[in-house]
Amino acid sequence: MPEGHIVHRLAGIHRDRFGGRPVRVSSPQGRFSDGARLVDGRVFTGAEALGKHLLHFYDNERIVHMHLGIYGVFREQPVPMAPPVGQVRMRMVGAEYGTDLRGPTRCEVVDEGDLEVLRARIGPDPLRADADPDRAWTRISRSRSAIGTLLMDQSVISGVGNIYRAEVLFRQGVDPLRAGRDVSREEWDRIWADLAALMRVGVADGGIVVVEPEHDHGAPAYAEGKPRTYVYRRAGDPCRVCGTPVLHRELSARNLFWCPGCQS
DNA sequence: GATCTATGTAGAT
DNA sequence: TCTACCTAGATCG
Repeated sequence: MPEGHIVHRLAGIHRDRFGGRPVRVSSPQGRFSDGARLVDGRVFTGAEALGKHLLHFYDNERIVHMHLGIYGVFREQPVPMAPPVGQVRMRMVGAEYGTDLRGPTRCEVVDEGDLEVLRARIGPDPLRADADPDRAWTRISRSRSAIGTLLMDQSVISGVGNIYRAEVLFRQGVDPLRAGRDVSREEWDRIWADLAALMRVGVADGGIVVVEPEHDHGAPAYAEGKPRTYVYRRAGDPCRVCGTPVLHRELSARNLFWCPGCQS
């Protein structure tokens, strides 16, 4: 269940597992059979994440474009792989490892031209070195929409999901319902920098942990239940910083959480 | 074991 | 605004 950090992590894993060698690609479920045929047996030349989009490059200029949506998941195993069970959209088999992709919202073969369209359509990704935060600022500083909505809009900024949205606004003290044009340039710079830092931790850890040590009230280590979020899914619980009950409402059909004491 | 819920998006209505 | 996608962790009993 991925935000951008998981997709960047997957790109790295796939480069390690499959890079520079031929890969067998198939679609046991059948829904990706035509696409799989276009890249089956070709050399895997690289993997990249663009926001929440995952791209696999092959040596015949073909690119597999995937989006995991809310259900999508990769599961790998050493070769020889066990026979596929259930709805496996794409199976990749490399020299030492193979992986099964299930439940993606998108899995298709595209070309470089299609990628240009995608790059133009999505906003800057805080996890990418080539990201330009000014592109997002241009949209935000002119928008009457809530900053909480804008951070989830992949055409404004890409890779941020519901948890990072809630947590970064808490950490920076910004009310998610405030209009984008009422966010100052300084606040935006802090939001962007914090997102980049938090999401890099997420890539390294494979999970979202944003609570500073001084706010976990001596809770045991991460594996034993140390708190990972300040406000996400904590409706009604006391804020870890000021004790005010955390609020919850739906915004654009998504769950929004914030602390009215710390965010204004 | 059954049921509920969700870190997302596209396309239909 | 609704539905498809069809997984998996949390919660219920």
